[in-house]
Amino acid sequence: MSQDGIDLETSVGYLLKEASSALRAAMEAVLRPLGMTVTHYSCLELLSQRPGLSNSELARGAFVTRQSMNVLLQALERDGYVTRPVEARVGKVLPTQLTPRGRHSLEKATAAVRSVEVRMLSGMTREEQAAASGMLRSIVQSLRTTEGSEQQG
Amino acid sequence: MSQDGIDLETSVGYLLKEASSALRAAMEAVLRPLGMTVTHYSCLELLSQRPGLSNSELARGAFVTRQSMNVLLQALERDGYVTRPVEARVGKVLPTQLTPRGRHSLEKATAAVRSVEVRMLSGMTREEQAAASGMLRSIVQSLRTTEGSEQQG
DNA sequence: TGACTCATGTCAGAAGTCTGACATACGGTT
DNA sequence: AACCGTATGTCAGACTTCTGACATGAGTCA
Repeated sequence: MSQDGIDLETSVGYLLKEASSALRAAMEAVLRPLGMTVTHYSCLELLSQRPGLSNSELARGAFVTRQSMNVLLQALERDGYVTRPVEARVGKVLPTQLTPRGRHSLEKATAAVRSVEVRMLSGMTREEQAAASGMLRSIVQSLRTTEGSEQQG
Repeated sequence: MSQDGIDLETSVGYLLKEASSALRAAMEAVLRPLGMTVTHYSCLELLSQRPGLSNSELARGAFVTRQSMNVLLQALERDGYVTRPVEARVGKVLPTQLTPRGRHSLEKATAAVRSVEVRMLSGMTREEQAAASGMLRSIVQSLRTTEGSEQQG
């Protein structure tokens, strides 16, 4: 019991959560004046870079369930930010597109979010940023391996 | 429009969210069989390492609002995992303590979470882990600076 | 062709978290 | 002492996200 708990001050997991929480809070702060949430923005940004993504693909990209993304997409469609075909051309997949209004709304949000990212990286050199990316990728990779397979049986 | 959006594949912010999401999912997977959520566990772990924390302090430590933590604490108190004095000795602060039952429940959870953290760090050397900690701390520091002060006016 | 598996879109209900608001208590200032 | 800004605990309502469930369609295999 010398090391009974996970030392929160040193734990990479805790620091990861702290950093992610700080980033989310900062994004919320700059997106709120634009009437946009983080998931809302993530969805639009994904559609901007990869037009035609389906509901499920957007959900995976924004790290929410497809049910949650569905709720959001219906609201975005209702408000005219995105469009989806009424019927699927193949299977059940409904490719989503950004409307001009959605694109316009995204512009300001992207600028705001970029300012946050710039601030976040302000104290790091290019090399450190590259190292950070590699490290985060490594973490994702490690966690994906045998993900829950021991528990899910 | 050559760099109109934030390239999600390269963005440190996106990778940070992805890593944090993967960590959370992995933690949820191992905590679910124990009937425990991540916030639930965080609260207990915080109390184990720093007995007597108040509701607001626990909220900050678990990265939720004090209202959310209050809801959780009431449930934990009702179920006998923690105790709080009925009246504050000084101010309104109610120092929270882990009960034996809470401590016992935490033991299994800590082991489960530690296995996740071990898996997360499996591909990294000690030096890389230290570098990761430093980098995450740097990010938190940068984001805290002038946090929302431009927007909150 | 038929059965099976997998992925998708969607609905409904439950759970967690958030914002807004209020009363209370401390600390420093006047 | 009186005031003011800050922090805390708490209640209430709303929002977001989740889990559970169902039907549909593609792909595989016998």
